[in-house]
Amino acid sequence: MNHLPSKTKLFGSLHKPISKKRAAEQNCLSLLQLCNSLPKFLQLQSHIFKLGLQNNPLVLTKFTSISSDLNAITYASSFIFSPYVEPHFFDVFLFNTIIRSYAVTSDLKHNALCLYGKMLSYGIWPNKFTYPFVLKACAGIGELKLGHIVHGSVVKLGFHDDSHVLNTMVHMYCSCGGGIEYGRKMFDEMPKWNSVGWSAMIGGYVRWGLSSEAVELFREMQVARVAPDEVTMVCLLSACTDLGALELGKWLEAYIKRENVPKSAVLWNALIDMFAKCGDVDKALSLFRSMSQRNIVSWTSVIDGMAMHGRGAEAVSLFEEMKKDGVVPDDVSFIGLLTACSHSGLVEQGKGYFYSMTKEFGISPKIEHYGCMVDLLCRAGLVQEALDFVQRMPIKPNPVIWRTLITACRAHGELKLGEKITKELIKHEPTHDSNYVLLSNIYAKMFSWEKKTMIREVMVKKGMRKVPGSTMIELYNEIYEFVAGDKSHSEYKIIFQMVDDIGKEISRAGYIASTSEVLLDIDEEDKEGALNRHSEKLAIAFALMKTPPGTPIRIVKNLRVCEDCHSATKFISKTYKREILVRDRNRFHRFIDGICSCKDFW
DNA sequence: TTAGGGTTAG
Repeated sequence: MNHLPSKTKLFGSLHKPISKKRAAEQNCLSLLQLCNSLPKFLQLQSHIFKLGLQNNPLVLTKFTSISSDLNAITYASSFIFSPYVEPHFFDVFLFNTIIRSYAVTSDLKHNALCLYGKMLSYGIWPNKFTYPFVLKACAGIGELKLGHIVHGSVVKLGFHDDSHVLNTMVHMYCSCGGGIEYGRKMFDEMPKWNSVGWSAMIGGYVRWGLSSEAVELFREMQVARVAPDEVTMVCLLSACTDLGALELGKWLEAYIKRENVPKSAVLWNALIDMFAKCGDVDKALSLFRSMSQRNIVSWTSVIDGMAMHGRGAEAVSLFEEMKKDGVVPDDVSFIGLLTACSHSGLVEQGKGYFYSMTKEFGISPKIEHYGCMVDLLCRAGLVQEALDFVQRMPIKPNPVIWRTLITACRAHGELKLGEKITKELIKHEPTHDSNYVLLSNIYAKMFSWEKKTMIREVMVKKGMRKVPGSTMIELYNEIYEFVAGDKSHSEYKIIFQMVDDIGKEISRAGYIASTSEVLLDIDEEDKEGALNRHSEKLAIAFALMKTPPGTPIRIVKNLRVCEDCHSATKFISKTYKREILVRDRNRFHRFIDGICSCKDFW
């Protein structure tokens, strides 16, 4: 029978002089504590050998755990699995540590799973600490099959009643394509210990654009009387951002204040982004100004907000201020900055910044940055220069870039060129519906109705459909969604009547329908009818019906706003004396008294 | 000595 050592013995051991080996180990551990890059690791490696500690599990574990340097992690694990280290020194803690390093490092998630496999092959059993890391790695990879396999192991080893494991499992399923249903099933069946599981599920909905479901689940969370925390708030703010639900966002802000939810940088950033993308960019700016610890995400969010609102000059000056503040721009912040230049027609400045990326900051432009440049040139009408730029690009242009060019060709009358590029694109990407829509729109502009019909037939034959345009509007704490020609609303007849009345009213003020945007080859009057059922017109009509005169109207469109709706909204803002704020897929349009903030440049 | 959910772009 084992006996615990007596108190005297314990005290005795405390007073024993520390052994030489132990002292060397302690020394090595404290040196490792200061180690945060590969060169330092390499220095220490020889030290480890000199002291004969290359097989010491404590030292090995520390060796892998303290650096976030990608090279160091790779190096450390290759050292551990080299012939210098005897495998019988490996233990579960060591594996957990390496798996953790890989699981939290983007691009190395697969290595985490390889290590998990290796661990099993060494006959070392995972413990309850292993699975959150492994599941995190699965979430990062996003393959549902893999998730199911790991889920099986969790059950087999009996860790399926552990709160950390189950919460991460919900997160894992919600991160895998096609896994959200499994995530919800798991969430419904497990005990709800605290806000973590709720946040994982709410966050999962937001990740897949199911923001209404996220808000709905939050209401259930309130009924279940589980207090949301900072992370829940961040997820919900993200949902508001997606839905353009400013009122709900304001409610969350008030809740955060009232309940003293700790305001971390992440939460502040989510608030800034929400206000900017829900239309109140000035509020976003004032929040940003009152922040004490701004990071690159805060700056990027506010710069991007300015860009979306067409306030390019302010975005540029914020970028300069950021640099002065000592915050080094990253590739994401350059996307915001270049978008700002593009949407405000700052061509020369945009070019300068693009070249400064490599020269000043050593950032190699990615395909998105090249995309911004093509957009910048195209919006300014410099179609030929854009084409030259694309042909000289050091990386292969992607279809997004070609589509930007095609849209520009159509907008600036280069129809033949547009047709040529689109045909080429369709050869390479024959299943992408928007290529056919672009070609069809070019034919509409050319009045080539026969060719247009042909394209439509090809689309029908291939089973393609144009992504339906939809518009959301938040009124009196409810979110309404309209799609083109929507008859699902209980008051659709009155709404349609209202749209027709508006059409007559604005026609008297000089509005002429721009019918070339209509996809279908139908006669002029019907084309006007089809345009009149566009989702944004339905939403605006609904808002005019439901809100008192003078109330500003805010709507969110899922696609780029069409030329005709843009023109009609200008007339509506003047005729009905309403400020109308439209967020489309790319930016904001603020219509006041017949003028849009985008200066017809979008 | 080891654990869970979160912010910018695309």
